[in-house]
Amino acid sequence: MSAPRFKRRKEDRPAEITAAALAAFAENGYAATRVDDVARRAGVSKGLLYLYFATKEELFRAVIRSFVVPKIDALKSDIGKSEMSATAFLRGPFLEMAKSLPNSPAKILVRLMVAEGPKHPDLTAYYLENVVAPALDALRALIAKGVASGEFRPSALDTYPQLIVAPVMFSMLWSIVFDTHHKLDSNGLIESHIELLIGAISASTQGEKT
Amino acid sequence: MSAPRFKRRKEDRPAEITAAALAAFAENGYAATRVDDVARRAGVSKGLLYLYFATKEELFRAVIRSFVVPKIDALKSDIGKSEMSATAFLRGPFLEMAKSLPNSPAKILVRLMVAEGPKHPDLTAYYLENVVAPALDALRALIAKGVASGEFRPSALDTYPQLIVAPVMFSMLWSIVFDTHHKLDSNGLIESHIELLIGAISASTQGEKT
Amino acid sequence: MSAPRFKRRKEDRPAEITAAALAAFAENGYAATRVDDVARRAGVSKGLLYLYFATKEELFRAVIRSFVVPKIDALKSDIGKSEMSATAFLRGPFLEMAKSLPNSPAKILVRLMVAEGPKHPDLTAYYLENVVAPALDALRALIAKGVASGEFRPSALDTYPQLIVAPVMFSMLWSIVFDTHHKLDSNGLIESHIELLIGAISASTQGEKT
Amino acid sequence: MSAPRFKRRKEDRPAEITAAALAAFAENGYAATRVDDVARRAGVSKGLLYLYFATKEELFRAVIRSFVVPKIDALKSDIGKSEMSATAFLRGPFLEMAKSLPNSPAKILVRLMVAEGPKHPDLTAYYLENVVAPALDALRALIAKGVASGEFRPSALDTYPQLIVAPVMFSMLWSIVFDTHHKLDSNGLIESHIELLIGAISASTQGEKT
DNA sequence: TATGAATGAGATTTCATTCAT
DNA sequence: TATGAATGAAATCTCATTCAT
Repeated sequence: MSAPRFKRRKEDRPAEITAAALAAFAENGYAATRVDDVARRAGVSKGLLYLYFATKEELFRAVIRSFVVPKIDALKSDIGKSEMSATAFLRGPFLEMAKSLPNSPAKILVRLMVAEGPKHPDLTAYYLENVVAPALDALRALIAKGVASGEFRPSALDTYPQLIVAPVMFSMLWSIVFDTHHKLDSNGLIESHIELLIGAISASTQGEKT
Repeated sequence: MSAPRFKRRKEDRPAEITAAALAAFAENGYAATRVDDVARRAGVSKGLLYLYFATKEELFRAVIRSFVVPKIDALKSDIGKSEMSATAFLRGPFLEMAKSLPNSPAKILVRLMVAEGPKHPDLTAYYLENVVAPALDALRALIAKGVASGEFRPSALDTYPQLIVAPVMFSMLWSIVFDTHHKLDSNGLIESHIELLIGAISASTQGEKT
Repeated sequence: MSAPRFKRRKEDRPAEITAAALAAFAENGYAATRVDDVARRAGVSKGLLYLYFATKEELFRAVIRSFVVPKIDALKSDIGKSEMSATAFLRGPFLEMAKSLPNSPAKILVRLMVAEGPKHPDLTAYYLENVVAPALDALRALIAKGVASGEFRPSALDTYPQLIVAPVMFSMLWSIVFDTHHKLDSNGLIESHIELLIGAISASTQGEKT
Repeated sequence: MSAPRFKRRKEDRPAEITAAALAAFAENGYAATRVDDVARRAGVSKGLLYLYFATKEELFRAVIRSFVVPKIDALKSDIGKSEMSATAFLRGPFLEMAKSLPNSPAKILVRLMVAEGPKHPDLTAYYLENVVAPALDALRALIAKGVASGEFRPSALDTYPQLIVAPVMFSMLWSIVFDTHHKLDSNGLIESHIELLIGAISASTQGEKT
């Protein structure tokens, strides 16, 4: 009767639960995670969890969706608005973001998408449309801007902006699978990659005709 | 005259079973694959499967191990023996192999390792030691050879040979997750990447001093 | 109005389940009893049973333990406090208890311990320490009391109090194995035994110097 | 081709198999023993075992039956023919046999009969008729002989010859269940018991009117 | 809302038994 | 006879989901 009323009544229960689920999925993967475990982590009863998420799969989808943050849009418009040269942007804001990814929750999402994605085509579609494609578009725009400004020569990066972020994905994979045995210097890897790319497409150098 | 209830008696039943398991894992992932299903695919009873593999996990390990073929060693010695220049090797045998990977069983292995690897540190260790590390060593040797011969300038590739194969991994990931919606031209991607890299480190060009 | 699918909610479900298990074990022995069967007897689903007892073996242990009632302590102190002569105690309370054993659940326990005990050294140790040893101590004390009071002559019963209860165990064995074919008059057997023993060690007779 | 022909063709295969089965049952009990295991111990293939014993249960019966040795008949006629006094016989041949039992295969049989007997009424009937009843008859005859000769007073042993052997059974039980923790001096126990009984029924003493 | 005891379908695993060789 | 690979029925155990409270 005298227990504090406030502080118990959380209105963001769903968020707490998806956060707990993300943590659980991160440790054991989707299939090996028990709903019981998620509920316990969230400090909530199983029944309540099912009040918010009708099935385990629904919970999974919520977790995935909750991390489709609109950062991409921000990045996109950043590129457009930015006063920086394309090269400076790559070396600055982009590099910073790229380096932060391998140790962010994105790593968990990657693992989840690789493991469970094929069973959830709608989720992967959603992801492709709302995260991956916009991001690639933004990168393509960045490259185009560099070409337009005379910084870059035309190159395959226009067709394959994926090449810019491939090492970021690689770092995440490595971290997921091999970190226990041998950590990779993902910062060094990613920086080196960006420099190599810039070196390859800078207008000031005579690179190959890719 | 009727179909024999007890089928053939083979010496390579284990191989048949791991092959069936790989196929099943490819379709559903490890956790969602029923042992029943693997047995059915292999044309074998559940009981027989358990005669060869004591647990489902044991079967998983056998699948993983059975695909750690000594191809890597072959590649390694190829590089050493090859009369080709490093550049020619990259554009020839290496590129061919790199392009073949995204559609090979390797893709399935990647999915399995990402999803289940964290639960099997010994398997990932085995993999790192017997596949990944040797492959990276071979690449490093190739780059070194190119530098020694004057083809390449010293570059970050010496420290991060992973950069050479990152797009290959990227292609596999993309294929696993997004192929249903949008196929990636992995051949073009990988070729472009190799050319970009060659352009970046060729001694004949004045790129940055990464 | 229809029978509720989810039945009552009790606090002593474990006790209900161990009781059901004891009954099932009594009929079929441990190994031949299906967990399913125990659940059905307890009016409970298999799943619930596993909620309380993690494995069938755990259930077995719980059954065994649940019957290690502290009756022995009661008996022990009874002997100490009793105003009766040792002879009267043997012919009275002790005989009554001894005669009741062959038709009590103890019989089932004996069967279980004989069949499964060797695989559960910790359980047998527990049993020896908490049931058998105390009981033998109590008997030894009783005999000693009789000797001290001049009722009994010193005899082998001091060293081997087991001799007092051997026919009780024998009755249980007979009952387990042969009751279907030929019931043994265990009451007569046990009474006769006690009288023979008393006759053999009474100070008023000149028996052998065992 | 040159392998020795002889010494491989055993005509007493069944006996070898039942012996192996007894050993296996002794270690794990009937239910927990795998037919595979018995075959391996017997140095024989599973198929061959099934050629001799149609089912595992059949094998069990064979094991039980194979140990119904006709020793009892020997004992019986021994008693009849013996020139010894009943007392001397009890202290001599009988005691020797009684002491040998707790460490003989009989112990295994007891365990098997207690665990599996209730499921095999025909086996227990067979046992009762061919082993237990004759043995009790022999004991009864021995006691009667002692009474007739004036050695013993009439006593309950005439009605309950089981009392003579109860401690033997007790020793076996103890050995099965508790030997790991605390060995019982079964020789001392049994000797003491016989002496107590003789003391109780000897005509030369004034025991109670049992 | 909130709980957690209870369910039941289904997955893994075991093993007596069969049969092609 | 003799083998042991192969079967399949059945047992143990798991866990997403439900529902009385």
